[in-house]
Amino acid sequence: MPKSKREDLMDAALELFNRRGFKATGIESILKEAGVAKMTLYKHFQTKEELVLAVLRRQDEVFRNQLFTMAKKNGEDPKEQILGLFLSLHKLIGKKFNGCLFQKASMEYKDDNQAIHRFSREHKMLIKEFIEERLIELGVVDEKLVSKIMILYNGSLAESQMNNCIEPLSLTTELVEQLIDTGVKK
Amino acid sequence: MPKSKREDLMDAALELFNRRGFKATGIESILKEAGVAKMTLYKHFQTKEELVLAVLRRQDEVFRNQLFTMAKKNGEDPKEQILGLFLSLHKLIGKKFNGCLFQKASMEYKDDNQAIHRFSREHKMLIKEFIEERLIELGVVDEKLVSKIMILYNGSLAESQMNNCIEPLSLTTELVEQLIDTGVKK
DNA sequence: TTATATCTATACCGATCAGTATATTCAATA
DNA sequence: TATTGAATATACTGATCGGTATAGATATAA
Repeated sequence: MPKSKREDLMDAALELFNRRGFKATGIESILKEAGVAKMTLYKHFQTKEELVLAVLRRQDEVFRNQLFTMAKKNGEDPKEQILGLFLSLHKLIGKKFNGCLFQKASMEYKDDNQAIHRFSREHKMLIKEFIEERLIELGVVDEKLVSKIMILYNGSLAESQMNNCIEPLSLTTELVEQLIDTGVKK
Repeated sequence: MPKSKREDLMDAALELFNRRGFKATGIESILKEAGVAKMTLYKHFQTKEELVLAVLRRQDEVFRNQLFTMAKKNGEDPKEQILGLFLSLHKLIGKKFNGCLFQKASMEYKDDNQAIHRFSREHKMLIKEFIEERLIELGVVDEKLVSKIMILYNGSLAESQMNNCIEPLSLTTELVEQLIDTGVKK
C-alpha cells in the first residue's frame, strides 16, 4: 500500500522547510516536489500555516521517538540515558544540518502565528521533561541544572548549523557529563 | 544635522528584520517605516540582499562595540570581563527579544546567499575571539573551553527568544564562571 | 543663474504569492 | 453497471514580491 497523498505532501514540505525555511518555501514548490495537485493540498489542509503545524506535529513525534528510543538504548542508568540523548543527536543530524526545525519555526512565526511559536516551544519542553525526569532519579539537587542542560542542547544545535559541523555536540556531551557529576556529588 | 536617508533606511530595516525576519519583510514596508522613496533605496543599495548585508555589518560593529565596552567596565581581570560580557547581554537585550539577528540571518540565507551566512558566522567568530584572548590571559589549559562557552552563548540567546525571558542569561553567566574556575585550577 | 546631485512621486514590469473555481479523470465499491 | 470519493489539470483571483523607468522637485554651490 503506497503512502497517502497527505504524507507525500508532508514529506516534501518537511524537506523544503528544513532546507529553505518556512516562509521562503512556496506552496507550488511543495506540490511539485510531492507530485500532488494544488486542490488536493487544500482538501487536506485549510491553509499553508495548517500544513506547517501538521508537519511540526508529526516531526515532533517522529524525532522525539527516535531520540528517546536511542537514548534509552545507551544504558539503564538515568545519567547514561541523558548522555545517550546527546550521543543520539549526533547520529540523527546528518552531514548537512540546516538547524533545528522548531527553532527555525519559532523565529519565523513568533511575530505572526502564535500557535506555531507555542508548539515549537512545547517541543522543547517535552525534551526538557525527558531530561528532568532522569535528573530527579539521580537525586540531583540543583533545580536549575535541567535549564542549563537545555541551554547547551539549543546552543549545540545552533553552533552546528552555523559552522556546518557536529563537533559542538561532542563538546556538549562532555560538558553535560561534567555538570551531572558535580551536580550529584553536591 | 539630520541623519542621512541611508541610515534611516538601515534603522527601519533593522527594526523590521528583527521583528518579522528578513524574507518576511518587504521592501515597501521598509520604505514606509523609513519615510523614504523607493528610488532612493535602490540608489544606495543595488539589491535587497545588499541592504541586508549592510544592516548586518553595521549592527555587528554597533553591537560588538557596546558589548565589549560594557564587558570591560566590569573589571580589569580577564575573567571578570568574560562574565561582564554575559552580564551586559542581559542589559542589551530588551524585554521583547526576537532572537539573535545573526542566527536568524544565517538560518534564513544559508541555502540562498552564502555571503550573508558567512558574515553571520564571522560575527560569532569575533565574539569568540574576545573570549579566547581573555581565557589565554587566564592561562586556561582546556583549549575546548572557548567553544563550550560559545555554545552557552548561542544557547542562552536561543532559549531567551523561545521563552520570552532573560533568565537563561543568568544561568549561563553562573555556568561560565564555574567552567572558568575549574578550567584554571586544572 | 546655472549646473549638479539627491530625493520624490507615480506608474509600471514580470514573477510569484496563497488560495479558489470549475470541470474532468480514475479507481474502488455497491 | 452505476455511484461515490479522491485526485487531477487548468485557469483564475487579487495581492505582493523585488526591481525599473520616467519625470519632476529640492537644495546647494560655483
